[in-house]
Amino acid sequence: MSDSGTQYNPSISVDCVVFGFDGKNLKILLIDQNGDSLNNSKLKLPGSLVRKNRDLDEYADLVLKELTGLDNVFLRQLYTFGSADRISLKRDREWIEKTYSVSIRRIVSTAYYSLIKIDHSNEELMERSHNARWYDVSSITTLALDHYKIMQKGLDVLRQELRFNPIIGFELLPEKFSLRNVQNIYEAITGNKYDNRNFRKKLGQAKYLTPLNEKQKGVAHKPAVLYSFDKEKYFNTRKEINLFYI
Amino acid sequence: MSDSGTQYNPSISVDCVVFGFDGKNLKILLIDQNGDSLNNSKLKLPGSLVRKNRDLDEYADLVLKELTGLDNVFLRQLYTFGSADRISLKRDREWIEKTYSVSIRRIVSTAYYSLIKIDHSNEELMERSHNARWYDVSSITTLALDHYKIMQKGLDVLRQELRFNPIIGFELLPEKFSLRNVQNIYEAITGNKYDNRNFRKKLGQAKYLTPLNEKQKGVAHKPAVLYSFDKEKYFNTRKEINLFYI
DNA sequence: GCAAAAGTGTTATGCCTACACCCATGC
DNA sequence: GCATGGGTGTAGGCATAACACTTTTGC
Repeated sequence: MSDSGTQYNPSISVDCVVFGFDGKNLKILLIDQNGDSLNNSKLKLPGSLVRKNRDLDEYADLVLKELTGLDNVFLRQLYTFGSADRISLKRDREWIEKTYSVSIRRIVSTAYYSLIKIDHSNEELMERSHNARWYDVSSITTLALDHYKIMQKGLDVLRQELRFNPIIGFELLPEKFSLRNVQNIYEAITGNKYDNRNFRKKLGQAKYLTPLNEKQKGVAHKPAVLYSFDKEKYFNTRKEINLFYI
Repeated sequence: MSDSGTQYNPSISVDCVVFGFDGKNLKILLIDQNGDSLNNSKLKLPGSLVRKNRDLDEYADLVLKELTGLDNVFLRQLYTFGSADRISLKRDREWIEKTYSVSIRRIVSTAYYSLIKIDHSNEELMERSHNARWYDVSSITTLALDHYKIMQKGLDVLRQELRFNPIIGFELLPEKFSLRNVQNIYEAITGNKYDNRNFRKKLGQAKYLTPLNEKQKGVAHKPAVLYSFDKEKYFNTRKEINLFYI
């Protein structure tokens, strides 16, 4: 049959929506498409064509590892973008063919999202070798290819996940954080504002937050007590939630 | 470079987890792999290799349309299964190559889930031309390839979705249904039992359920009032839910 | 001392949970 | 008349939502 055979298979890529948090705002890690800041250069998600016989998950891991130098980061599959016309612009197609030295017919992309504790130790690596930088999610209005749509999907899923899996929030926080940081994360992800007293009351129920004998330093206001997140207690004390809505 | 070029692209398939409901139990639509019931024949999900330059979503639609004769069914992407070794058995590989007359290196499969109102009018079509039949989800313990894993993922997602999107439940119900049918769906999907009075109280808040001037007939007990689901009211009266758990 | 963010309690409301009996129908 | 599932109300406890002032620090 004429349309059979491997030669008609679409190309596959993985793209990663990498979220971070700076204590106030939700951030996303983006790459300058042309390695410069020319007028027509656009920002894109980190990603790669899949050209080896590997697990997609593993490939996404590789992309991240190469980009950030980090291992064992939180990484989950998001969605697969498989429209036939998702690479509709000639310049996008040409950019891909030039970058990967391949000729492509069509690309199906499996997107992943990752949560990273922003740590300035690896920022230099990212910026020097990948032109990758953190951007405020709220400042992004357009990206290369269909990456804006992918980012939006990442935000949606993040929001949904956070409802039942607070661990999502703590994956983004550093080892030591204040309760205000937690509230900021929830507000940044959900887009809601929460009453400060009620929010802290709710956090008070959580058995997995350990107050440290340590406070913020050098701030021009009452310093906040710092807490750490106890993963073990989290998994042991959390009870199944069976609520639903009509 | 030696591993570049389209000839190294993996094959892509779509597989559909098709759920139905018979008023009591959650059902899944499965196909007999060899069109017979030989000893070593296994059940599999309906699906197909993607061999045309089409949207994945559209392809999944096609698979369902061909299978059930139905258009416009509820269909959503579930997850993409991309392990390098997901088709590890020789007999599975041989079955695929024989069925599609292709030689494959590796298959990435994007799974979809679909919700169908079981209607006996199309059952004959399914059974005659596709060896497809409804099975109790709870009776399935093994499937061909990695399809059991895919089914489990479908169940997980169904369960999560149902929490905030009750429409999931009504997609599975026929035009007219009793409140008990609704409760049965919730119990079948979540695996919980609900107090009958409390459940009905909760349903009572829903503005999108319209009681009909019609009752069950021919049942050996007090006949239940039948209701219909008002999609328009559903989308107009439902309020955003901002709850989350710690 | 003043600016800036941390931290703290009470009350009203609504939702969830637990629980037991009568009703309408077919056979 | 009996078996079967449909249909109904109340009370206690718990989580949410609304709301304002004091505390601690750097400058």
